[in-house]
Amino acid sequence: MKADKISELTTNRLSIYLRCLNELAHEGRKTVSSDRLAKRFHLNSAQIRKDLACFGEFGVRGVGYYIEDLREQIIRILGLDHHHRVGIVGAGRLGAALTDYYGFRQTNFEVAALFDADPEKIGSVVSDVKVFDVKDFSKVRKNEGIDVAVIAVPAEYAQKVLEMIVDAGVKAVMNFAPTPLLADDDVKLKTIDLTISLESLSYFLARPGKNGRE
Amino acid sequence: MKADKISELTTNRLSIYLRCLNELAHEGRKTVSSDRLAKRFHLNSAQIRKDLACFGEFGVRGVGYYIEDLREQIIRILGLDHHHRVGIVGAGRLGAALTDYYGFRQTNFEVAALFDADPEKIGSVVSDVKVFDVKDFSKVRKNEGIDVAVIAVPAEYAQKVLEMIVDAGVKAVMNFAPTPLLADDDVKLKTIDLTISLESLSYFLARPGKNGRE
DNA sequence: CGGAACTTGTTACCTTTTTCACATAATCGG
DNA sequence: CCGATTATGTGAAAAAGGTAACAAGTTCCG
Ligand SMILES: NC(=O)c1ccc[n+]([C@@H]2O[C@H](COP(=O)([O-])OP(=O)(O)OC[C@H]3O[C@@H](n4cnc5c(N)ncnc54)[C@H](O)[C@@H]3O)[C@@H](O)[C@H]2O)c1
Ligand SMILES: NC(=O)c1ccc[n+]([C@@H]2O[C@H](COP(=O)([O-])OP(=O)(O)OC[C@H]3O[C@@H](n4cnc5c(N)ncnc54)[C@H](O)[C@@H]3O)[C@@H](O)[C@H]2O)c1
Repeated sequence: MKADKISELTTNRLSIYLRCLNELAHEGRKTVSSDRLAKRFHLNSAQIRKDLACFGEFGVRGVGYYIEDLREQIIRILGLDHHHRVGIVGAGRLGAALTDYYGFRQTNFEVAALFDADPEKIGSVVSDVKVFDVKDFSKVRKNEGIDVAVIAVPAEYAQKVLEMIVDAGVKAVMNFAPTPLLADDDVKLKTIDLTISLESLSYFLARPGKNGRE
Repeated sequence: MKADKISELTTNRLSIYLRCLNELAHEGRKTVSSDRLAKRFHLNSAQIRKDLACFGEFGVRGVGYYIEDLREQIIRILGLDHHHRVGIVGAGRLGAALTDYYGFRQTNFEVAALFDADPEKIGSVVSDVKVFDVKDFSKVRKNEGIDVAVIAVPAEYAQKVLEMIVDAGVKAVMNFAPTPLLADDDVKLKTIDLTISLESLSYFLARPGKNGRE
């Protein structure tokens, strides 16, 4: 059916399907039906089929999906076959943890540079990655071919840092500062706001019983 | 109107409203209308009113909301007036970053203990917090009054760790391992899955133009 | 005191997302 | 080769979520 407007909920689920398929492939299975996939991983089979249908017809009626083939298709759809270079702004505790995060490499992302404003940190090396002066962001970005930025600075500086990043031409940004940021529509900005998650947990603790599955 | 089934989307937004109100209170304002709040922070005024209406009538027609009063109401609704003690399982890089995360204290959460399986880490101290043997989780939990757990171990151990945590009686868990976990309905489990966010960014980078605001 | 100016709480409407149901197509055993 | 079986892709129904519109209540000011 090849839909042209793809919801982020759909791409999030593709990411999940990919993980499930990796597990099945690892077990040596060759094919899987949407129903088996759903039962095994607690998903909905209709939703799996519908999500996939947005991008083409990958299954075979009466058989299901060829696991290896579908894995490759999803990897291609999610762009995981392209390499990306990441610049992390804020070489603090979170920046350091992220620099060494295996999930980046797994997803074909590579941390190319860290940036900080603190003179004591500039010039140091964290997990083999050099810390640059944030003032040189634009220059370093060009030299290093950085196409993804991560914001890991205190919330009050986050908006300014974002504007600098966008001015330097980066179009994809992941923000960990607990504050909503504003960017142009042609910039993909993803905020991971731990405060919201924490306060949501707190709500549940105050009102047990009224759960609501994620 | 006092709805009884509250969506997580609503509690997430309450958290955002609280931040906005904090900012306004800081500026010395006394009242605010849903319309002003919406314009200033890029929200929708009808949604603000509807979210609040789930919990009672907090506004005054013709006036708006008394900022200090509404702040206290939201703090109460989200349970942020209760203190919580957090146990972090996995004293690695992420665990260390989280131990020192200011956002916990701000939200009335306190990191009481770290847990690890690595003998070299057990007994050490990270940001004034002691690292215990994960085998002693249940005992330490009782001594320290831990009521919230954080999972920061590699994905392959996450489900086992969750089961141990739940067996020890903890009812609220935040999981950072990039894998969906299964728990009983009476346990609130919140997974922050960075891999999904990353792969969603990757999708955008592969298909610029088809953005989709968060 | 009375009408203009506001602003809430709520209902009705619209959009998005999920689930259901089934026609359609491939496989397999005999 | 055919009927039984399996499982996809999709349109229709249901559920959830978001937006708009407005009646009802409050304040302000002459
Ligand atoms: N620590 C965590 O576990 C954690 C978790 C989730 C979110 N966060 C958020 O991530 C951000 C960073 O947290 P952290 O704990 O690493 O803090 P941190 O204080 O350890 O590190 C912040 C770093 O940013 C640098 N910095 C400040 N202003 C800067 C600027 N304008 N340009 C470049 N660098 C600048 C500082 O010099 C410092 O090195 C905060 O917004 C925090 O709320 C932290
Ligand atoms: N590093 C990051 O920035 C980051 C970001 C998001 C998510 N994560 C996820 O968080 C988890 C931890 O990441 P990390 O980078 O801190 O890894 P890490 O290797 O630095 O730390 C993992 C720690 O868990 C301990 N551990 C292993 N098995 C255990 C068990 N059964 N019980 C108790 N402790 C155990 C290890 O000894 C180690 O100290 C991983 O699942 C990772 O995918 C990490």
